[in-house]
Amino acid sequence: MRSAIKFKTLFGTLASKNLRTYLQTCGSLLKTLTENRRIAVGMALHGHLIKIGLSSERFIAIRLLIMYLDSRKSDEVSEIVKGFDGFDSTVHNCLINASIQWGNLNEARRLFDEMRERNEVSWTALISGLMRCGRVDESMWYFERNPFHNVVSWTAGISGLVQNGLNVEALKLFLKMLGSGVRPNDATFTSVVRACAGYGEIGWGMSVLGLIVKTGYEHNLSVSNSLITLCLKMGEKALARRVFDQMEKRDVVSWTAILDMYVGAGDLREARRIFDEMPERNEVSWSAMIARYSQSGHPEKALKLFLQMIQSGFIPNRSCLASILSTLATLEALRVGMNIHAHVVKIGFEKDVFISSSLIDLYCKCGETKDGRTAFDSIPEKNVVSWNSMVAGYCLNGQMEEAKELFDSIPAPNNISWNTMVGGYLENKQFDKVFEVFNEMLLCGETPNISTFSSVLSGCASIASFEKGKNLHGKAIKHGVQYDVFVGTALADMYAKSGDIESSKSVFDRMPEKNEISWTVMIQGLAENGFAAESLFLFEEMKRTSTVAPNELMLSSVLFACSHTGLIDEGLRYFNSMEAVYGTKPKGRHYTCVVDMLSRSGRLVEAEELLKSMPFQPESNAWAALLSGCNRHKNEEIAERTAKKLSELAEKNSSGYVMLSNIYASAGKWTDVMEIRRLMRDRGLKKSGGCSWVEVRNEVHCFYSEEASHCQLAAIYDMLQLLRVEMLAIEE
DNA sequence: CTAGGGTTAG
Repeated sequence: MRSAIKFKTLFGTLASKNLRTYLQTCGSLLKTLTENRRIAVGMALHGHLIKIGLSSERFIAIRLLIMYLDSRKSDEVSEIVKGFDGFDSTVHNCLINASIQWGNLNEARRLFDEMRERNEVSWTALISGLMRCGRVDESMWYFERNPFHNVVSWTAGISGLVQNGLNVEALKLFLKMLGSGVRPNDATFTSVVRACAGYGEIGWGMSVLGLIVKTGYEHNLSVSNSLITLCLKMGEKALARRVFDQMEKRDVVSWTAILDMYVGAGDLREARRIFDEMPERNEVSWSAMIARYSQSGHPEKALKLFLQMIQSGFIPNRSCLASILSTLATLEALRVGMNIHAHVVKIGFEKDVFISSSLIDLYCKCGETKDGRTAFDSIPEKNVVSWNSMVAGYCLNGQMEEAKELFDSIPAPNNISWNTMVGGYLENKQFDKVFEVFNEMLLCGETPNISTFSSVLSGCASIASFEKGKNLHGKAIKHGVQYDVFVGTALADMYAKSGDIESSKSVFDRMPEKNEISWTVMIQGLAENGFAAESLFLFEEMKRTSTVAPNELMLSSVLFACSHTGLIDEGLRYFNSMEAVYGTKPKGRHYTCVVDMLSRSGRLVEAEELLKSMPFQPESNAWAALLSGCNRHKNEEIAERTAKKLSELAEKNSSGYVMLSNIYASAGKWTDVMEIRRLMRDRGLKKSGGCSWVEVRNEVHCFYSEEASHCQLAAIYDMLQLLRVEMLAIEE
């Protein structure tokens, strides 16, 4: 927006200013337009410059060349290139840079090789360009053959290594540079400090700091900025703040760095305060704040800030677009997301891996896997994140075959890829596949992490697989993650579901950090394993000692525990205070628990009253609980009404029929039982089958009550028969 | 040649 205004005033000032100033203004305007991808405006300016005969001024022509190279307008590029009187090294260098940026390495080399005179800029362009593309070895090959060993090329090598995460190599190169007698400058120190921060070794940082002070660079803006990051990486927040406070001049980078410090500590309020107070903001500062809101679970705030940013006239760059698309994915805001997508296509960013991965995520989270796949297929150079996003998208929508097929074709899966598959099978309740993929993962030599363990252990909990669970516990100990919140919770759940409440409790007690799920799992585990008093005690302890708020599931367990220990009045007290104290309206299952509790103890009238007073349809289980209470406490009158109610409900699902038939059976009313079975047959209802299983040598064998499904069923029955005969023989 | 911000799993 600003550049457009600048552009308009430019025409007016032509006459009044001298030519040199005018050209410089045009040049810097072209630069701004290129950076902000306002190519249409740039082309208009180009047309104007042709008209007034200034377009072939060298300085302008190079700016135009860079603009057209950047926007890949090849016709315009060749037009400009023709205008040059042969290729001088500057033009060559521009072309080399562009070729590298487009990933056309051969072209870059060809250009480099055909040059008559390679100056230091050409060498540095190739070295840093190759580094930017991650081709470290090739870059170093040129680095070693570079005849111009000046600060700039040394710094290009060092910073390139840092950008590729090779911090130690960067530091080694820095030492070599010092040895060769070349003096480092501010740019060198900035990169070296970043290398120290990445290396995480405090000693290096301090030595470099000493050198910086000695050479008098400690008040340089860039160096100070990188020092702030170094302090933050080493966990020295106070020191970072001191460096910031002592700076003579601060820029957006300094402010953004210190902003990120507060955000990183989880103090979004202080971060926001700093953000609001920053004397200068640019699109990066906005992006930082937006990204952090999004990552910290405040997507609405992120979106609001994004809108404010646009209104303030800032143009979102790649990072910001990637963040906001991810935010919209979280919010499942398909409409807005599609608008942004259109914008992204318009400015030619749709091939950016960060943006396209977010787009995949957006479409998949909104249930549109086909559109997600289209976004995926249109990425020319996919990275592992692109693949993972698509696989995760399929998992999310239950398309596990597609997910597995795509997963198998990932060129270099990382542990997130594996974890996505493991988690996907878990979410879709294909537990056998959870273990299958997990084993495959181990065979491939991939190291399981916290996420892996928590998923696989949840799988064990779901099928109550004690053997596998214990085995995994061992592995978790080996990896030192057994008391992590996620892993610990999954372990406690697995042990509780397998009936080993001792082990469950011992893991739980040792977890330093417990979240809502951890407490829920343990309270539930105790209640369901018959440790009602302990369950209630733990619930009270949680309220006393933690910040976790009681949830519906915990209250179900609490009521269940009360019901099973006969603490009727206690249970009623919990139940009646659910809304007022715990802020949750009782759901069907809570009513069922209370009805069951009252019925068991013979308070049948109260139970029936409660059922009648419910604001919504009770679960059929609740009627069944009452009926079974009537049976036990011999109340024919209520029993009759309840049975009637239950058979009405039974019209809709089979469980009512089954319960009713069981109750009649236990009362010996066989004609009624047969009548119900007949009704079920007539309506085509089937009892959902029971299932039990045993684990033998790490394999789970299932047995269903209705169908003969096991492949060795005949052999198993033979063996049973044999055992029975032997047992009878012993008895005799 | 340089510092701050970006995507995926749990």
